[in-house]
Amino acid sequence: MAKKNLLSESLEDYLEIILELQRTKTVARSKDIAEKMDIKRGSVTGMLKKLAEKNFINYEPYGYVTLTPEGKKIASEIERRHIFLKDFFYRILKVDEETSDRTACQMEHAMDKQTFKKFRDFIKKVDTCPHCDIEPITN
Amino acid sequence: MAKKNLLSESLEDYLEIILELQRTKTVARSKDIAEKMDIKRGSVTGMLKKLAEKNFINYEPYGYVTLTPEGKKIASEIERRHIFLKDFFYRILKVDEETSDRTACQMEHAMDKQTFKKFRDFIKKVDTCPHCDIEPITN
DNA sequence: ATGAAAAGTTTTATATACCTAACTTTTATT
DNA sequence: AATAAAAGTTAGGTATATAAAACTTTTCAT
Repeated sequence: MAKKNLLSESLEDYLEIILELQRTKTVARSKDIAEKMDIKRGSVTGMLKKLAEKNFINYEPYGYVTLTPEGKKIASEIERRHIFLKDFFYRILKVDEETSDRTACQMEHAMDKQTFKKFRDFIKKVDTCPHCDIEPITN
Repeated sequence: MAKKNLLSESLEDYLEIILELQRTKTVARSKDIAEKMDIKRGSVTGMLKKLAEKNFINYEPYGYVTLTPEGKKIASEIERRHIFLKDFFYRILKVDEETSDRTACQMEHAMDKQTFKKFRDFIKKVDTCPHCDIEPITN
C-alpha cells in the first residue's frame, strides 16, 4: 500500500518556507511566501486556507502566519531532508548549487520516513568512512 | 535556470509503461496501460492523444500504440533510471520491494541528466568498492 | 454472420495549483 | 486625520490529470 502523505508536495513546500521565514524574518508574510515560491500573492491565500483547515498553520485574514506544532513538525522534517540532500548533491556529488537546491526540493518529498533514514545513514556512512575515499567526481 | 522537461512526470510514466508493455506483450493496449497505472481506461485516451501530438507515440483511435524514436529514447532513459533506483533501494538499502519500486518511480523524474549520472556513478563506485563494505542496514 | 463481451472513446465533472485583475484592509507618510 | 502605497483577499479563469458513465468500435464464440 502506498503510505499516502497527509499533504501534497506543494503544501509541504509552503510549510518549509513558512518555517524558514519565521526564522529569518521572525514572521511569515504572504508576500514573502509568494516571492520565495515565485508565484503570485493571490495564489498564496488559498493555500494558506487549506493549511489552516488541516491545522498545520494558524491563519487569520490579514494576520501573520504561524506554524502549529503539527505544522512545525512536518516543516522541520522537510527542511532537514532539504539540507541533507542539497549538501549531498553540492558537496559530495559536486553538482552546482542552484541545481542541488532544486533537486533537493524535488526529492525531499519522494521518500517515506524509513526509506529516507536508510538513505541518509548510507550516505553518511560512505561520507565519513576513511576507506571510502570516493574520488572527486569530474564532469 | 531550471532546465524544464518537455514532458510532465505523468507523461513520462506513460512512455515508460508503453515501453514495458511493448516488450512483455509485444504491443501496448489502452487497457493494460490503465491497469498498470491503476487508473481508468477513459483517462488513458486523452493522455495518448497528448503524447501523439508531441510526437512521442504513434496513435490511431482503436489502434495499437507504439513509441516513436523520440518516445523510445525518453522511455528507455526513464526505465534505466527506474531499474537503477529500484535496485539501489531494494538491494543496497534493503527497502522492501514495493516501496523500492514506488520510490524509484517518484525519483526517476527528479534529477536532470547530469545530476543523475553523478548520482549513479557515485552509488556504483561505492557498491563495487572492495573497501566500502557498507554494513547491511538494519531496521 | 450475428450477437455479446471486451476494448476503446467521449463527455461531463472533479481536484489541485496556479494566474489576472479588481477590490479591501492595513500601514506609513505627511 | 487624510490619503497613498503596500499587503492581502476575492472572483473568475486556465492547465493538468484524473473519474464516471454512456456510447462506439472491435473481437470472438458459436
